[in-house]
Amino acid sequence: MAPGETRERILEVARRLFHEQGYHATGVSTILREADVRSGSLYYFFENKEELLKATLRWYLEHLGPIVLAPAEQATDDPIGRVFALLDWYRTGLGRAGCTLGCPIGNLALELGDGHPEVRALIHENFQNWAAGVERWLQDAGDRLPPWTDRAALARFVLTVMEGGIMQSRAAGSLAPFDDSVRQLRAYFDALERAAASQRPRTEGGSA
Amino acid sequence: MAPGETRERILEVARRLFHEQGYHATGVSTILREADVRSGSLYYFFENKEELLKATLRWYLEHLGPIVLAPAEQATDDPIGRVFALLDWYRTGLGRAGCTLGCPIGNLALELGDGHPEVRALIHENFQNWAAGVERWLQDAGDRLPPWTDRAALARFVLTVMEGGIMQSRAAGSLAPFDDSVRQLRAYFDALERAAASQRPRTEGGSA
DNA sequence: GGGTTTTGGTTGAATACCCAATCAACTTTG
DNA sequence: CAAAGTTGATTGGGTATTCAACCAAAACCC
Repeated sequence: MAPGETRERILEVARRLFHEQGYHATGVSTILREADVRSGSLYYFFENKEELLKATLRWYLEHLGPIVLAPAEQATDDPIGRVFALLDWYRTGLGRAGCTLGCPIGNLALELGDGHPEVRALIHENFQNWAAGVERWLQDAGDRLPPWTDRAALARFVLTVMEGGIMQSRAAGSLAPFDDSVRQLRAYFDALERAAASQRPRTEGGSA
Repeated sequence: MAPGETRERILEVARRLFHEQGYHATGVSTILREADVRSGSLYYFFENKEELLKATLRWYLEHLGPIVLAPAEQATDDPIGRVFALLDWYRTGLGRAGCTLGCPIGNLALELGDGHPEVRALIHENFQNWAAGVERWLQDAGDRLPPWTDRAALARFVLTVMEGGIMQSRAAGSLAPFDDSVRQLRAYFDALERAAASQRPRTEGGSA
């Protein structure tokens, strides 16, 4: 048996179940059954259920780049296009499950209110890194955005729109609310780009 | 004992606990203790825990107008101002509890993924009514918004921003992300108003 | 190389608690 | 007297977690 193979399997199943059903609704026994592992093994690798949860959040942290950001970056070179490629990536995932799943981090963020400070901290870190990735793209956009634009705040806003849109789509059981939200965000970006263009000294071409 | 007094008390406590701790994390026994009621009484009024949850969601549905929308309406006559008064109302609630609570409907929306279709439907209804309230204000804004504006979609976007902002503020333990999100939304509205103004036939005054 | 110990991992029955829900008896109200 | 509401002990099943025993393979030693 490959080293860490069992631990990996537990982590993978836990991740899936926490995502599908939530933390409290997922019993340890279910994780054991689906991972085909006995309880002793699980508690050999993880102190308790909450540690297991934290391990999944650390996993998300590590895989944010390769799994989430990378596809958007290889989808297009256009920095602002990447923002919307990312949103489209989430849209695909949302649609694939019939609008039942959503964002695993966001779900946990609202299920585990307080009382789990370390979990909250990890969720926060996940959000921070996500937004930092988007912020980098917004920096790359250079003067396509107005110079006074707070790119960190705008990146967080993209996350806001994504999470809020997903929430409504899940409630509605339809992609429409998510699509609507993204469309509004697009309009906002268009307005920003237009404002930036009108401010820019037109070195060439100019408008249209 | 006033008629329905016990039922009301149960409902009130359940509402509070579901909001503070979530649905699964709230035990029926806790509700009983805090409401000072014995189990038989609870199950006399409510078939089971899920029915109790649905009753709280129906309560939110009924009290959306008086508790949520009314304060914003009496805060200002300005229709767009009302949108941001509403957001500020949520901000106050969010800050009061040190960014731990958030929106009770939103929390449930993400905790109860699927598997509770009737609950999901009630959550959806809550969102619909909320957005319908905001949409009415946006209608009242008349030509301050561009004529092509989809006011229903824009109202849903306001909800998107609110829920997404709350989520991040809870994760961060700070009002800053919420404030940032609202500021971006404000900028979007400003852009829309500016676009509407430049389209409008200037019957008087004009700019400045 | 043969034997022994150590290490890293696995087993699964057992534990003690907590959960939502029941119901027959009881009390209060009209 | 009936209807509405309340009681609380009880049920049966689920919960996370523990632990002593077990196992396989590597490491060590003579």
